[in-house]
Amino acid sequence: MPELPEVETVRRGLNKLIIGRKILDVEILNEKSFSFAGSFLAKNVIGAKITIVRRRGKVLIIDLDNNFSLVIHLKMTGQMVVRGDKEWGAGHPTNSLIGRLPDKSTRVIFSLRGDAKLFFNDQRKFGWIKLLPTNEVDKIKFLVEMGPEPWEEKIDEKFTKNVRRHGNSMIKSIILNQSVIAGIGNIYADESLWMAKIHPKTRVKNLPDKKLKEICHAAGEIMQKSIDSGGSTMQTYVRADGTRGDYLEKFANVFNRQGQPCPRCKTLIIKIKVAGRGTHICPKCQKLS
DNA sequence: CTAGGATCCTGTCAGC
DNA sequence: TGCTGACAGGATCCTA
Repeated sequence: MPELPEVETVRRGLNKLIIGRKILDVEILNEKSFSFAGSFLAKNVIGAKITIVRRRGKVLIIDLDNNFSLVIHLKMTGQMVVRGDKEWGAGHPTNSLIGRLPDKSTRVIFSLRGDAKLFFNDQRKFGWIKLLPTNEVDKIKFLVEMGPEPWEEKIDEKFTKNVRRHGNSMIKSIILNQSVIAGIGNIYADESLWMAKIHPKTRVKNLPDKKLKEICHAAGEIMQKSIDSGGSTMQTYVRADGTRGDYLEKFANVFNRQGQPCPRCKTLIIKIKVAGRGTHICPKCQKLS
C-alpha cells in the first residue's frame, strides 16, 4: 500500500485539484468500498463542497462544507485519481493511473463540478471510504489508537515508550504497528532497520533506547526525504508511455533489492520472512545478536 | 495481556 | 499452454 509519504503525496495532489469543488453525484460500484451508503449518503455528500484534504498516518480525510467528512484508507492497492479539465492521479502503481477510467478496479466515482471525476480505484478491495460527521472522525478506533506522527515534538520519547509495551515482539512487527508510530509500512520498515543496522527479528527487549532512537530518526528522515523528493510515486509512474513507476528502484537501499549489493558494504541483500511479511536485509550489516 | 497465523480480495509471476 | 502455489507497499480477527 501506499505508506505515509505516498498518502501525503496524494493529499497534496488532491488539495491542488479538488478544493472548492462541489460533488454532483456518487456512484458506488462495490458496496464494501463505501460504508454509510443509502439515502444517508446521497443526502450528505451530493451537493457538498470539498473544503480541505487532511491526513493522519496513512488515512486521508476529505472535509466537506456541510460538517461531514470522507475518511479514506487506501490499504494495499487503493488509488485516488482525478480526471477532468486537469489530469492527475496517485496511488499504487498500476496502469489504471494512466489508462481509461473507470476500469475494472474502479470502486467509487465522485462526479465533481467542472466536468471532473474523482475515482477510487482498488484492485484488492481492502481499502475503504467512510462517510462521517466531521466531529466524529477522530473517534474512529483506528485513529484514536494511532501513534504519533513521525515529526511530532519528542517523537523519540513517545516512540520508545510505545515500543517498550511489546518487549517480546520482533522489532519489525512493532514499527509496522500503527499504534506505536503512524505511517510506517513494509518498505519504510525495511529501509529504517537497514539504516539503523538492526535485524528485523531482533526482540524489542534486546534493543537499548539508543537503538530505538536511531530507528525512529531513520524512519522520520527517510519518509521526509521521500515526501520532499517530489511525491516519490507521482512523477515516475504517471507517464504518458503507460509504464510502471520506478521510484522504488531509485529510492530504496534494500527494499526489493535482493541479490543486489548492500550500498554500505557490498554484501548481497537477501529476502527473508518476518512477521508474515517479505523482508529485505543486508546479512552483514544487520546481524541477529 | 501478548504473539503469531489466518483472513479479507484480485492479479501476477515463477515453476512445472 | 494451462495449472498451481506463492506472493503483493495493510490491518483485523481469532486462537493459544
